[in-house]
Amino acid sequence: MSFQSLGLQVHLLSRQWRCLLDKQLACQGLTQSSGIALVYIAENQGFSQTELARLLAVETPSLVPVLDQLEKQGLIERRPSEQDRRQKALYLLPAATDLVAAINQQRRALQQQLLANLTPQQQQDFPQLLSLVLQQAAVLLQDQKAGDIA
Amino acid sequence: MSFQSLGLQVHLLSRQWRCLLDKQLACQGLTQSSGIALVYIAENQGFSQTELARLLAVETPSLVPVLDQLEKQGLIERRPSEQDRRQKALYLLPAATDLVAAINQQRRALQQQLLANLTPQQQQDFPQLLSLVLQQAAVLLQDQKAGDIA
DNA sequence: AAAATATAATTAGTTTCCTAATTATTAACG
DNA sequence: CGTTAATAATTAGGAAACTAATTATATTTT
Repeated sequence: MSFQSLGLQVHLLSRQWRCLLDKQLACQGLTQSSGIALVYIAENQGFSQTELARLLAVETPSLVPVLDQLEKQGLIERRPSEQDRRQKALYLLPAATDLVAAINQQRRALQQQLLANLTPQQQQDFPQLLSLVLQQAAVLLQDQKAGDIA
Repeated sequence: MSFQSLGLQVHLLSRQWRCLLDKQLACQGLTQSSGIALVYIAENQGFSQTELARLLAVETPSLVPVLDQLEKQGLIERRPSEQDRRQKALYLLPAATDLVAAINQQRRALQQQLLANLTPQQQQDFPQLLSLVLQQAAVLLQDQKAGDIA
């Protein structure tokens, strides 16, 4: 290999992570996307769809069918926003609270298992490094977009 | 946020990385998938489709149309394997060598830009930590698959 | 205030990946 | 040996993401 391919490694890890969590979500009548969306709605009640989309790094149209499904399952609610009638605020319904707790527990366990091989110091460093790189990626993306316009 | 969500961070970084590289690949008549496949064929000439799929963490059917396109563009070749007539070995064609070099240069530059904010020590640590976590993920996936059968 | 511009959610249509099933070949076993 | 099981590539059909365009509401400009 000509150089250490960080890009592929990140890609692989992302996919494997999702695969690991997916099986557990499927048992509970959720897909990958709807499970992740549900958890992040729970942690950010009242978010608009655009805000949730940005958090999950997907486009708003991608979110629409996912939210449709969650709504049909009686797990969430799209409530019209009072400040801005274009927006719909997302809220968890009571039926979902136990489910969210279970998923979060599974996520926590998975994260712990994945970091099991690292020293305590490394376990602390890794998310921090990830954040730094992530920030830089956001900057580069912004630059790229600005470059397109110019 | 109830706990530091490593999974989402990895997912976001993976997506951003791809976005950044994507624009540059598109200029050269390649999609994300075909560009990445091309680079990895170049680095692993003679691999079978199954081997390449495993390397890229995609399923073999996903690879078929990607390879079809690369073959049609005259960039790669599917050569029947001599040891095993089921297999097809993947080889780069001369037309692709300059293109691969250009993509690799872009990948290298991108990686450098992304790690620009890190100290030299961190730049060394990050890929190493990533590898460790990746290994653990592979183990867990293996366990999970084994658990399904039992 | 009216017109122009921007934003939120949606719809429509495309791309890319997936799983399941098929075909051809190889390996394993009775 | 011949039958059964496993593997490599493919085909077919479905899930999930994207971009571009639409509709309704807000904001800005003149």
